[in-house]
Amino acid sequence: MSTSGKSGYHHGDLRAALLSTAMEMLEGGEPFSLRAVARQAGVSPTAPYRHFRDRDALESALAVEGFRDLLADLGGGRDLPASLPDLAEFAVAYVAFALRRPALFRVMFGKPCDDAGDERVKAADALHRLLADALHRLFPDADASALAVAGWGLAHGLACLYLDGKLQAASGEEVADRVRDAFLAIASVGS
Amino acid sequence: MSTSGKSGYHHGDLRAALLSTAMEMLEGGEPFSLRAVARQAGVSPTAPYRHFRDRDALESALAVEGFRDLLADLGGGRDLPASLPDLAEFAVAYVAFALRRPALFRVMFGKPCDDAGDERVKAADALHRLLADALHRLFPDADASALAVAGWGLAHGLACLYLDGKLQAASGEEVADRVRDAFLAIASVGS
DNA sequence: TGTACATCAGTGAACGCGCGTTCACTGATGTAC
DNA sequence: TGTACATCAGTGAACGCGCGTTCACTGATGTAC
Repeated sequence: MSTSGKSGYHHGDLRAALLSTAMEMLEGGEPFSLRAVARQAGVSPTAPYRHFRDRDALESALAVEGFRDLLADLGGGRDLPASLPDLAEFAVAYVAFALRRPALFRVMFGKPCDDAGDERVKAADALHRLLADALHRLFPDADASALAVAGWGLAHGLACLYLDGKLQAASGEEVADRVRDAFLAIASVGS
Repeated sequence: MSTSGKSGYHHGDLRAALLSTAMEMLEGGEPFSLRAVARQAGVSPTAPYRHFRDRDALESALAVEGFRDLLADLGGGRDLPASLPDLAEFAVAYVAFALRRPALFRVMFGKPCDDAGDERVKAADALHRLLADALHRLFPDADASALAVAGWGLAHGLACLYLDGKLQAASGEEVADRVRDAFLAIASVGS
């Protein structure tokens, strides 16, 4: 695992290994726990405490990675959205992320992260800012902040409803279509 | 608890008592478990099994009550929405419900209810239908189904984001204002 | 009206489980002289 | 270059916890004759 491949007692980079193991487990739908992650990483149940203060610290680190990935999905290859349809694709990508990595999505959003200094909070704010910027460019005259909240809310709500089975669709493509339709339908109501 | 006030061994209406106890605990922010509910209801840990197949059955019954209450909040005193601002009030009420009864809201929505025959699913569908009807009345020409999905998604997303602390507000009124603003902002984008 | 009996709705002890966390420890590593 | 020693990063046993669920049981209730 480490660059030098140290064997045995000293791991090399256990912190990173724990994170990636945990991420794989999350992806694989396995329940998340400190002990399980340690077990899977082939290390004693207490070893993670060298690198994470407690269970929540590990979870928080995973969430931060998740936010980074989500931001990359949204902003990555894409230009900033220049039209309403572009914006709808944002929402589609957001929902697709949630459905592709459901357990991670729940870790990112599923509970209040009350800790104000938490990195999670900053990561979530970065997401909010990206949206606000995009919307401000698109609609310079409108209340960009209210729009950003609305756009985020819409994408997030659809993600949750599909994730929790309250809305159902046969395939990923159908989800994408429905999200697009919803986005465009609501935006054309005022006209 | 029962109508006849039978004392001791036979409870009278333990099922209802368990449900209302559980609901109070949920409201009080106490963690939810079969054992804890039984304890709180003053009954042995195994008594609930006379009335609920397992833990999930109790949880499902709570969710159904929650959906009933939410529907009442939305449809109750109110006429069916006759305008866009009316619709925004729907969303405001939805989010207010989530913030007023967060633990219940999580029970209702927090996990996939895969069981197709589940009453929860029906209850959630009733909600969806109410929305679709309202939107169809308001915008007979538009794609009412897509609009209903969008409206639900928006309200639900804002509820989740506030609930999980990803969006923050100082007071319930501020939340209401922001929800209203978001709703109206996104609906005026197309014009 | 009284009695035998079936059914219902509880009890309480026990099971095995996995969890987060603590503690004292020890093997491996790196550094100062 | 070798050695003493401090520090770091693991181990492994143990703690107490609450959970969901099972089991055999028993007290209370209602019904048929």
